[in-house]
Amino acid sequence: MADAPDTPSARSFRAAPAQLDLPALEREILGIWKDNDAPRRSLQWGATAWREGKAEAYVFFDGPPFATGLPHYGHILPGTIKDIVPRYFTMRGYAVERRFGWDCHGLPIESLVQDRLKLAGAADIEAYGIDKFNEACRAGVLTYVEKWRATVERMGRWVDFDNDYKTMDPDFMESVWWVFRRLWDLGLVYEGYRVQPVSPALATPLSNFEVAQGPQERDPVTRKEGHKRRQDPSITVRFKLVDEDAYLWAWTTTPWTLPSNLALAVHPELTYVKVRILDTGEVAYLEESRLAAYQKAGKVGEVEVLERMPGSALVGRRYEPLFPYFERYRTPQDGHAAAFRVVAADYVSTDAGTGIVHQAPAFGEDDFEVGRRENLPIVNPLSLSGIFDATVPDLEGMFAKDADKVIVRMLKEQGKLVDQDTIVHPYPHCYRTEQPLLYMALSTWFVKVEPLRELLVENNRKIHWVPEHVGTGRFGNWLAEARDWNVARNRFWGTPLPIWRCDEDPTDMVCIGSVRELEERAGLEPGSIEDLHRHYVDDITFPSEKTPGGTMRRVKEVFDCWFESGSMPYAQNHYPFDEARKRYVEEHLPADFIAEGLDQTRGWFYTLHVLAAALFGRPAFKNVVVNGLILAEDGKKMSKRLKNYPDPVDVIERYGADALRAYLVSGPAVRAEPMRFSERGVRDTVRMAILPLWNAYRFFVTYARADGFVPEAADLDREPSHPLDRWIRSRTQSFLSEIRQAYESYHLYRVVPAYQRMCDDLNNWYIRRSRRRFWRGADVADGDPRQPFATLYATLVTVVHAIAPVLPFFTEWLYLRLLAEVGLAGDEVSIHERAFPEPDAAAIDADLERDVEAVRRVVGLALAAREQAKVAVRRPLAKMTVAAPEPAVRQALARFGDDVRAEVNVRELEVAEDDASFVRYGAKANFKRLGPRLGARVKEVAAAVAALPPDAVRRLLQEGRIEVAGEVLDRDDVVLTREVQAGLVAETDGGITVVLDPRITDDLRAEGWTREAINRVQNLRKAADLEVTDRIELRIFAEGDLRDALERPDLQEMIAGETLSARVVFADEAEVRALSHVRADEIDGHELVIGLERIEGEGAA
RNA sequence: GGGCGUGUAGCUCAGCUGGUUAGAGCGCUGCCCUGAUAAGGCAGAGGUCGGAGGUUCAAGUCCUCCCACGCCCA
Repeated sequence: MADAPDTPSARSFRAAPAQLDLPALEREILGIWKDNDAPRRSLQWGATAWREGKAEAYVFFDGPPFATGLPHYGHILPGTIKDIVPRYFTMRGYAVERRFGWDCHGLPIESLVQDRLKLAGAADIEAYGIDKFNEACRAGVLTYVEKWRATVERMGRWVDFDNDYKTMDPDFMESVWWVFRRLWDLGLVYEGYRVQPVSPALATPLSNFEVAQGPQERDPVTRKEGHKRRQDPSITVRFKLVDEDAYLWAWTTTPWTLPSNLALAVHPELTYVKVRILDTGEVAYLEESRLAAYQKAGKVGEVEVLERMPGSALVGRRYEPLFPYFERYRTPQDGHAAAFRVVAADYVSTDAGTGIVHQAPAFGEDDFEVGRRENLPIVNPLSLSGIFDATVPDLEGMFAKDADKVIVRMLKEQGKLVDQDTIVHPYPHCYRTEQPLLYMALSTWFVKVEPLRELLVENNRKIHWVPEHVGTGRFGNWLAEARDWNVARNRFWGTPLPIWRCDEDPTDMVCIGSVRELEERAGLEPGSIEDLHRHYVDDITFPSEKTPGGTMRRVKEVFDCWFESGSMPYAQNHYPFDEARKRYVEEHLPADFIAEGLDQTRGWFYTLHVLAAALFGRPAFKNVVVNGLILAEDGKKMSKRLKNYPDPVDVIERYGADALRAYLVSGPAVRAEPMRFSERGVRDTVRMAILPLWNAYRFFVTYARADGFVPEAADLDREPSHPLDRWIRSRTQSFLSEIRQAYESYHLYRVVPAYQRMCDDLNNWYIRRSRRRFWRGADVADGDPRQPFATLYATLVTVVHAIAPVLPFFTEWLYLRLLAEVGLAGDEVSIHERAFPEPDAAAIDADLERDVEAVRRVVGLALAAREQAKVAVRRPLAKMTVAAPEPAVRQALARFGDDVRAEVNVRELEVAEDDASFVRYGAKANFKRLGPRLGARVKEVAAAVAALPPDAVRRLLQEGRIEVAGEVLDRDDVVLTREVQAGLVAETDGGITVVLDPRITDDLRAEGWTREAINRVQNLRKAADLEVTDRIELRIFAEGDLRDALERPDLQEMIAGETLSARVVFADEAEVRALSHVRADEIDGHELVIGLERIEGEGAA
């Protein structure tokens, strides 16, 4: 077979390449996939087979990434998880629809387009034209689509891009309308206020995301990164009490909110004092410790304390409004309670100010909450640009921050200013204009979540979270305290809220649930509305049904994109408008599986969960794998700016996508923990997860070709007789059930380690021990020479299938070579269309597996003993003794003694039950038992136990009890220790003791030299680039004892046999050196020169 | 500021309900083995278990506080 070409007869294996070039291999596979259409076939099958009744559906939802920027490891990891699981369940026979999802709306893309068009704010965009702006956003999204697709496909992910979903598609948007309409009909939608940060320069509210993007700086004192700091006024203002000639001293850093003051807050449990200021005679209320602070700062002089009281005593006291603008709220108005009174608030602190805090419910989250609790009105005289309107005539047209100075001057003139100071504090600024943000309560739309809490918590119990703690901890806690959900944004590029409101009567509203409905109401031709973005629907109006003469106009808001991503189970199927898909949605909610990053706990995971509960009362998914964040190698966030991570494309082209995939799913990130990405880690993964399988494959192919082994279908399912074959077969089946369990419990982090252990057993025991059985012409005394080939072949085939979901390229390549090219593949063109192997319980022999484990332990101990004796393994020893009280170990040795002798290179193996002559027994206290029984005495007894002489320990073992330090102990009260007796070459561990006889006889030395010589020849063969089957002529130059040894007929025959030498000639140095490959060497001080020459043609076998 | 998570060898992580001398893999160093090997084996160096208190006969493990990092929320 040595002359077999690379394209042999139909049924034999192709030669393995000398070098493994993974990126090239992957490109080759990508080309094959392109030609044979395997990915699309698989995806199509997943999308249709359930409908045709060919397979049960396994439902996967793809979480949409924002279609801005290019994919990085933070997408590649979840992308890999989202490929492995569907691939596995496809192999298990399910129809898995895998549609890619795009999140097209939202601020990231708007921001990008704004930058490009140099549009500063909402007004700019409106002036530019919402239509042009939105179309620019749409085009912007699409530019990323192709780039994403290239990377995702290069990673080997099979996901349907042609049948994807985009949140900007009209069908998708229409379903979002339907979802909202359902909520509306269920009475879950209401209009309310929410305090939002507003950029006055942009005249737009900002998302938290944008706020976080604002300018940051490090606090010089705390060294913490935070908002950029700014200097603001810090003023103390006196409010006159209605029923007493005294003042409440209140504090604020936002004078511009004082015209909107409606209450003053005190902490109910802090102590407040009423004092007379001696130099002015004023009577004032403020918190006790703050008074002291004001005095210390020189803001207040000597005082006379008139009264002390808890804050709660002040609650309800009424005061005169500071300004007249909103005086009418002194009495209840529009269903609100009366304003201008003292209220309680726990957030009031004594860190700064007076302990009495000015409240303007329209500004600031805390104020808003207090106002809501106290049923105060929302008074906001500012526009989104921060300009005062006519309700505050003195400040009309003035910008809020500019009004600070004016207000302070007015207060000073009116004698209402107690103190004026400044404060430097971190304050959020606009990420675009760097101007300070204003917080104000804005009208928006909410979905009620609070009434659903119980259902949400209940449904969450049905979800299998990986890792578990995310579900019970972070997500569970969040659900238990779920607040109503603000679903609207004052933006442009998004699904418009389908609420039309009457311009005459704001309470007259309709919610539109479909395009058809809107067309009907507006009297438009069916099909005339082509798109649902703002520039298509904002101008659509229709007369009110309720209010005569009123016109219905759409409210301005669009949906928060989270609402859209939470709607994807329905919207991706155009539910309920697409009749064909309707049943799929209804029958397949919850989905079987989703995966995303930990940051989605309160994002996508939550919105999916809420909407599924509200609409169908069900959970949205059954299993969820949560991945942690991928950090750069330095432990910091990956940052494009800092370039602290390698480009994913480079990494893929250097090590291959398979390696990257295996690396990512073996790390902490698949357990939702942060993972530091290291290129070195990817490289190591090649060595640890791919090369072992490659080596096994290469070994197999080399010898299968050399031996002319041609597999038959029956070889995949044979019951072998040889113990090693039976062992690896059993081990393979155990591995299969282990890895299947890992996949099915979604514990992906267990998959690669299980596979690596399997490869280790295969390479480092099965192949290593079976090597000779694969040599052509070797005596196979133990039966069918095909047996080892068939066994190894079946094992490789199984392992390749088992790891295919993780390593889609490499396994495909192996599949083609191991099965397809030899005609054993059946109909499937790709391994990913094949069934995942079923573990065969009948093939598992637990005793056998345990025996091999024991034998490998013995070998390990023996090799350690050799190391200790400094005797190389090539040098045979006469005898080793294994003492093991455990019968199972002795049984294992009886079964595999030959393997042990061969591995350790000893001629005789003696097995003993009694290890007393090799080890010294000692004992240690078993604290777990003795601790609870003896309490503090345990130390004393433990010391006595440790001091027991060996014979006392033996006595304890024989008699079962012993008295130590006044305590009667039984066998279980101590832990036995063994120590090798002095003077022996031995190792002991876990009840097994291995003793070597290190004495070397002349005969042993001669064989050792022979093996040394053989080793030199083999190295030379390899250096000469010979095939393992090439025959050689061997010449040896040696003198004296060495020559005598090597010339011994039995040893010379051994050399010839091991090195495939047709002739072995002992010659003088010059003759040896005449051959084409020569090496001079030295063994134990004896000179040795070997030369060899390949013999052309097939030598005698 | 709050919730959740993380912190154990140079790196990635185990360490069960508290129990003996804190382990594994990788990396490093040395030696060895090789008729597949970019492999493999044996050994060695390497640890204040983030810090400080506390509970206990006994703490990496339980409690309290603090520090650092991450995600989310404010």
